[in-house]
Amino acid sequence: MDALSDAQQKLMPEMSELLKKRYQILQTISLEQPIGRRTLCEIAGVTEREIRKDTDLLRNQQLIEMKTAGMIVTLQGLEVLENLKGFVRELSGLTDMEVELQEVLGISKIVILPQDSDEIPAVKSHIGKEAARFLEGLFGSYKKIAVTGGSTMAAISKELVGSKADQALQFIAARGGLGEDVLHQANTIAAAFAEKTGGSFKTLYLPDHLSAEAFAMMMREPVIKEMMNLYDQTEVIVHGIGNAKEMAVRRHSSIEEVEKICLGGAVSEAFGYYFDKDGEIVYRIRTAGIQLEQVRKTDIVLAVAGGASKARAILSYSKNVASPTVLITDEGAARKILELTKKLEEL
Amino acid sequence: MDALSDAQQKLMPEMSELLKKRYQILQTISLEQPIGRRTLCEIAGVTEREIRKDTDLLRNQQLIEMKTAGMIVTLQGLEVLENLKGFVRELSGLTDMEVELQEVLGISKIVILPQDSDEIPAVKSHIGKEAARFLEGLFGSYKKIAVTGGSTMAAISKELVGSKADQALQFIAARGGLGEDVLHQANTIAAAFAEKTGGSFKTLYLPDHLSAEAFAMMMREPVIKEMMNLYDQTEVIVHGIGNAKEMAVRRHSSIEEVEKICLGGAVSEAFGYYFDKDGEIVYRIRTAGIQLEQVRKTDIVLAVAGGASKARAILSYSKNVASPTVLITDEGAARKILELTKKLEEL
DNA sequence: AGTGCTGGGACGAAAAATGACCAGACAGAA
DNA sequence: TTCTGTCTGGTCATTTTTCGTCCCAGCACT
Repeated sequence: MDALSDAQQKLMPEMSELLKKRYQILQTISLEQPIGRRTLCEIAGVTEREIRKDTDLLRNQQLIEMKTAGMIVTLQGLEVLENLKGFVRELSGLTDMEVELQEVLGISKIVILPQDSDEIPAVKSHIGKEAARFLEGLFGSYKKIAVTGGSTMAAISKELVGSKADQALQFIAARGGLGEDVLHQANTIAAAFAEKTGGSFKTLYLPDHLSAEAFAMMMREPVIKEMMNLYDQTEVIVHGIGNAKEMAVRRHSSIEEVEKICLGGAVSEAFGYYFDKDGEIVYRIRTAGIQLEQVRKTDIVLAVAGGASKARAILSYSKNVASPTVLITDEGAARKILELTKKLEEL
Repeated sequence: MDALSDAQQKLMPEMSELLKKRYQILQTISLEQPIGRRTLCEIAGVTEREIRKDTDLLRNQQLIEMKTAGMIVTLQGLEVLENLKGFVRELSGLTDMEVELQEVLGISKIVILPQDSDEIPAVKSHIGKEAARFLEGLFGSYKKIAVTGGSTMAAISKELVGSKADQALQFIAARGGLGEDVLHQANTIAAAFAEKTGGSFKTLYLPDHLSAEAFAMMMREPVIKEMMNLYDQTEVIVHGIGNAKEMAVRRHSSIEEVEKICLGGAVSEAFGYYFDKDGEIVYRIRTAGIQLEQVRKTDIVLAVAGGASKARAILSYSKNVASPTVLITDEGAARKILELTKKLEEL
């Protein structure tokens, strides 16, 4: 923070919150445009009148335009958004927090986005956008990218922008169905990524909960073997992080599974593995998919997860042997993680 | 203005006025400290409650302290003031206006201070402070400095700070009494300058309105001759600019004088000379003092005058043959000057 | 043609800003 | 010493602004 901004804040402490609020609104519009007031209110979690005051102002400033279809940001608005990006991060103290988190989690690169996706759904889009931008930056050097499922991954795919199609890109579904909704399955996500970027994709269709024999047999199938081969060549893996119990429930796991997971003290889940608070593997779903050892060997492990409710899971997962190299999260999760570690230190 | 500040203003247009207001208050406190709320209100020309809201905030921000004797600025406050100085100027568009004025008036260096000293008396102190700082910067290279009288000059002397006494400095009263109040006479001002800076001073005591014979005789006196000699060696002259009619009245000029001045179309006055709108000499008081030719030869002519009411005078004076090299004025005067010249162009 | 959005308008209620006043405290003068 | 003036901090009715909540006409997509 430079001396000027610092002095500005001394003289106008109310500026900080105001700027952050308006920035958020503008950013949300830019992400969801065209969008109406009501929808915007729901997303931002504030009343209509409050939003209206700010959108009226933004319109007067010619940062957004009101069309019959909804509000859209102008070129000027985009420019403002771009110019203020770093400043808002500084204001929220996110830059400082990133450094702190890097030490706590032992992850070399961390990006924290403002606010909490638990409270404000739109933040999920912001996270997705940031992850998408980061990924796009990798496309030049890396072509074989494994992706998992989940709503977070879906958010990323939405924000990918196919500025220049790259046929060499290959998106590999890191797991089979894993019992998720079709829209959030790794297969669907891989397809979405490929469509947005002009690349190709490889899917893995395998039912969950196979018997040991059936599983062993499937693993000998050529298509499956080919996938396993691809996993070995994976350069980048992008994945979400889940809360162990939530995931177990969502996947309709059997009673024995849930018991194993719970009794084992599982906290986090990623690509079918369940980890306890120390990052030790508690359980893994018996289905084909990328192996932890393969993850370990990939150049870049991009973990994406936000919301205070994911804090424990992130903390747990970041301790596992295949600790991610990059983490994109939000303020809510970051604050909670730091709070948790501080409490731990006090004990 | 950098992109960041620009974007900030787009997003928070109300910030601009707010910042300027608080900056002004803080600056005024710093100049008049210790100062009470009531006094501050009078100076700033706003109601007590309004001031109070801001001073409460400034106190909470620890930029000022409330003592029983009044409010004083803290070290942090001074720092903020310093850091925000340039920004406030930018905000007020003063930087742009300075460039414009430089072209219009043909003066190489112009400094415009915020607000209008006609409306807010404290602005006179700001002008004085700026002039004092500028002068102090010259003390290293220039030692022989001529000063005139007037309230503006008095304001400068108040703001001079004797950080390091310099015995080599010599302040020369540019004129005799010229019928002003004692406190605002050139002699008094020269003494005040000398006292503040640790230098010496030379006064010129000569009654005004001498007959032609008496004047000629006086000019042959050694003390007077010595002064005339000093004027030849003057390196810097600091002076105010007056409105011709006001000055004529204030000096209790004779009826013939006033007639000459008025009929001649005099607009401005400086060191006893009266100039018309084109900068031509209309009349000069017959008393010893620095001559226009001598002013012309000085290295630096620092003219100081503020307030919209002085606009015409400044415009007139800046056209004379000994046009100043530096002008320190305020926003009120600057705006009025530009407005006047624009009207002139339209005709 | 219908339906579900959109922005804009309106209006009472609530909150904040404002203006005006007073009490107690301290500083400096007499 | 006392006295006087100015300072801050507090209070409170009044006004102004803001807020929450509806409703409406119109466009877009189906």
